[in-house]
Amino acid sequence: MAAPRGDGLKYERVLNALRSRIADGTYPPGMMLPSQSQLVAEFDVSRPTVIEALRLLRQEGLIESQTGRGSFVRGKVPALNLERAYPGQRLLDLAESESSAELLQAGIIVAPVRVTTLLELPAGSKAFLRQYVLSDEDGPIELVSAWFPIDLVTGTKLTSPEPMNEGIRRHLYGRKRLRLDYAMERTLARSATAEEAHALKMPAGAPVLNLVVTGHDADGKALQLVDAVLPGDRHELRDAYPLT
Amino acid sequence: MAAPRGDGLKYERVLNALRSRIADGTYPPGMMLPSQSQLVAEFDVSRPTVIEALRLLRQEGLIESQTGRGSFVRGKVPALNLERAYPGQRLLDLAESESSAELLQAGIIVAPVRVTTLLELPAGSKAFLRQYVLSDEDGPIELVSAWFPIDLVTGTKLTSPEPMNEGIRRHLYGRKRLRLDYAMERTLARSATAEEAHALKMPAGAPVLNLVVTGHDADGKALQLVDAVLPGDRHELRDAYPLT
DNA sequence: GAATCCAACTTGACATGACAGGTTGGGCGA
DNA sequence: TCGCCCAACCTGTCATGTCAAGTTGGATTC
Repeated sequence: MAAPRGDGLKYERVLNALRSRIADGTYPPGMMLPSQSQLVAEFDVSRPTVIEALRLLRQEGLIESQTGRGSFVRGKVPALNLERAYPGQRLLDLAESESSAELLQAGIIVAPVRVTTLLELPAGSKAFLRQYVLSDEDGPIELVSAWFPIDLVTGTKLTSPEPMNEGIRRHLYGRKRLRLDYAMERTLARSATAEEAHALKMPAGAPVLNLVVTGHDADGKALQLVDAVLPGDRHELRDAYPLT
Repeated sequence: MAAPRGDGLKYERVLNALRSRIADGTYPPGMMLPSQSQLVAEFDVSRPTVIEALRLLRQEGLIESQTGRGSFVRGKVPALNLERAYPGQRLLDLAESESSAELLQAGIIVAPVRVTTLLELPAGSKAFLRQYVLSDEDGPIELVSAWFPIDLVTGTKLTSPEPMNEGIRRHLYGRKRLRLDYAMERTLARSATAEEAHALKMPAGAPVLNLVVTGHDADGKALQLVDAVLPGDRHELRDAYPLT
């Protein structure tokens, strides 16, 4: 009688029930969950369904299972890691709508070497740059430069100086059927250049956290590069994850 | 007749076969994999077994599946992401055996504020510090400071100045049944202190990448803190991952 | 020619049943 | 009392079968 109800999947019902019991302390850390057969009886589902729910809980890091013993509640990871914090993913998808972004420039200029290298363009060639500053109430916090090979952006809205209301990823796919397949992220520390210091209202030469993310299609060709500069004294990247 | 052969699990046989076909280009990016029923026929296994193999391939980011259409090979993520690159995990497990680590100090000293804060100790209290420098052929590349609350290390080998030949995690568990449950990782950029600059043979005030990782037990109590300082001009952290 | 419908695939979700192998605790014998 | 063995559980793996729902391409109809 597979799924009489339109959506509500059975393994999701079990998953949500167990997840909330873990969250509200009904099953405290270290406690053994009811065995698979007990869960089968309680939720009136089959064992594969229970196993699927447990697998997902394990994947989320909420429980761990030991053959022959049972499944046990793990400690609570401070929620940060719900969907995995890839800072670069946000950058690739960046829609200016978010927070208060100020567009600094949008146009075709000669790209620096590190950009042409990573985008696999001839040294000294031009590329399209869209650059903004994100701010919070205390001032600028992030300088983001999104670089694209020129042939990619002709005929798209990216060249217009107006803020875009849809993500770059979706826009590129809609216009040119270009689909990002994977991302490569680099994190490094360096001193701010004079321009960066000016844009971020910080002293020149101060340490900055620099994220460089490239987006590639399925063939490995680099389609875009996003460079984010964060003042070192105002930002730290955080991530929490279960240990195995 | 589940598993006639001792180890060789069936879904692993299918998984490895498909994975190597994807790796060697037999199934190039974008190509549809054989359907589940074709795989059932080819490998002489049941459909759940095939589904399990496909699920793992999907989890590795090698394929993606669309209901009603099939499973398709994705672009090749440059191998970096095999087991997910958490730089902090390596730090928590740090055994000095790796590469050429030089122990700078091992003893109980007054901990700086950032350490007592993150370890949830009273400000100004002492903690145990084990500090080393990692080098490659070009010189020092990483300054690692591992901090522990004092009551955790009494009676363990950590206090001895000799290099340890087993990971810290395993050692702590063997001696005190202390088990790390999750890690919290912070990445920031700052200027090197005078001591750091000296230890890493770099100019004082130069930008460094600073990883601060705390290891917590299931109750959320911080059991250790590892602080790694990487010269900004000699290091970048890399990570590659599939986009959804 | 164009829109529609449908048969044939495909993946996804479940149920049922079975066996292997690890874990544990209690009973039994030395 | 101590050590050993075994029955009872538990998870992991796998087979077989069923139904739902999305996709596609060809035949049918207008």
